[in-house]
Amino acid sequence: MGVNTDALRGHMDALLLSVLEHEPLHGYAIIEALQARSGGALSVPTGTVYPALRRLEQAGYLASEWATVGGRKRRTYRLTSAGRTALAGERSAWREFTGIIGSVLEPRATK
Amino acid sequence: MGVNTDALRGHMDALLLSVLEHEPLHGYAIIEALQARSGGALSVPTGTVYPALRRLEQAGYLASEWATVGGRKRRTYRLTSAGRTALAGERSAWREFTGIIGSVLEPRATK
DNA sequence: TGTCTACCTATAGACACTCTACATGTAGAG
DNA sequence: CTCTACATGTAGAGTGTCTATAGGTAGACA
Repeated sequence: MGVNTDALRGHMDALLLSVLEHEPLHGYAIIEALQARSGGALSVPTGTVYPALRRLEQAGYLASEWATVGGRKRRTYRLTSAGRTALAGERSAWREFTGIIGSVLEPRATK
Repeated sequence: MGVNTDALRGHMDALLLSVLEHEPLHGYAIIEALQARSGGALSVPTGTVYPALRRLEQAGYLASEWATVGGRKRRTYRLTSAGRTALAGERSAWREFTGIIGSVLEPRATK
C-alpha cells in the first residue's frame, strides 16, 4: 500500500492536471481527489501539492482564483487550454513510459 | 522517443537489477542492454549507471569482480540472492505503481 | 468556556537521485 | 596518427518531492 516517494517524480504534473480535467478544485480537494481516485494509495503532502500547483500556474497550464466558502478561503484551480494540451501530452508520455520500462522489466520471451 | 529524465527516478534500480537477472554484465554492457531492451528509447548516461551500480552493491543487491577481456578491464556485476529478492519486490512495486497512476490518469467511467 | 477535529493555504530547508561535463585510458581500423 | 568504439569513474549542478512548521476558520462536544 502506498507508493514509493521517489517514483512520483515527473508524474505529479500529470496527476494534478488529470484531476482537474472535468472540474476546478482547490488544493485540499485535489489531495482528497487523488486519494479517492487511487483507492487510498496516494497521500500527497501539502508541501508537494501547493508548490506544484503554483508551478503549473506559472507554466500557464492552470489558472486560479480565490473564493470564500463557509467562511474559509480557497484558491480554486482550473485547467487552461494550454493545460488541456499538456494533459494530453502527459497521458501519451505516460503510456510511452510504462511501455518502455515494462519492456525492460518484463521482456517478452521472444528471444 | 526517449524518456523524460525525471520520470526514471526511483525506477533505475529496478531496471538495473532486471537487466542482470539472467547474466552478469559490466557497466558498459548494461547501458547497451537497457538500450536494446527498450528498443533504443533508453540512453542512460554513465554518470547515472556507475554510481547506481555502486549503490546497489553497497546495498548488497549486487556483487562485482574485475576481469580483463581483450586488454580492457571490466568490472562485472552479478545479482546476489538479496538482489533477486529485491528485483521481485521492484517488479511488484512497479505493477502497483502503474496501477495507481493509471487509475488517476485514466479512470474507468464507473461513476 | 475550552479543546478537538476537520478544513484550508503556505513556505523553508533537507534529501535523494539523475544529469552534464570532464578526466582517463586501451584497442583496432583507416 | 587520428578516429571510433570500448570501458570506468568523479564532481557538481539541477530539480522536484518530502518533512516540518506555521498560520488560520468553523463546528462539534463536554
